[in-house]
Amino acid sequence: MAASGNDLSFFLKVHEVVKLIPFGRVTSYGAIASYLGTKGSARMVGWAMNASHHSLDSIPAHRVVNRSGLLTGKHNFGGSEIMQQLLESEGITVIGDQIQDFDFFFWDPAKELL
DNA sequence: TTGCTGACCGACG
DNA sequence: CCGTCGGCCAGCA
Repeated sequence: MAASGNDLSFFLKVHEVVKLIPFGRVTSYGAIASYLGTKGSARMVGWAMNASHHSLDSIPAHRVVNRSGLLTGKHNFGGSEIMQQLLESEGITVIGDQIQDFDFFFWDPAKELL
């Protein structure tokens, strides 16, 4: 109890992890879900991203993509190519909504955060 | 209160 | 290789 103080709701947990994503890195919904211990509920991670707009904090949702490195949520980001431009702004190459060298830019919370 | 939808993932044929 | 289906949980009409 209280040791880690993770009484946060699923949404907040996702927000915390996403905010921990370093600059120029990306992760996947399933990776976050697995890190939270709710593997299989990757949908909820994406749903939490939708709620990120409701959050007062700035959630770098553009660093979260699907397992294929595809910008599935770009339309929900509030624009058409905003998400892609943000990723390219961080040094990530995106072609056709697909991140190049996704394996190189991939950031796994379960491994990086231990 | 019930039911549908959703920024996904993995398995099966 | 590609198409299809089920599962997961939470918000909303």
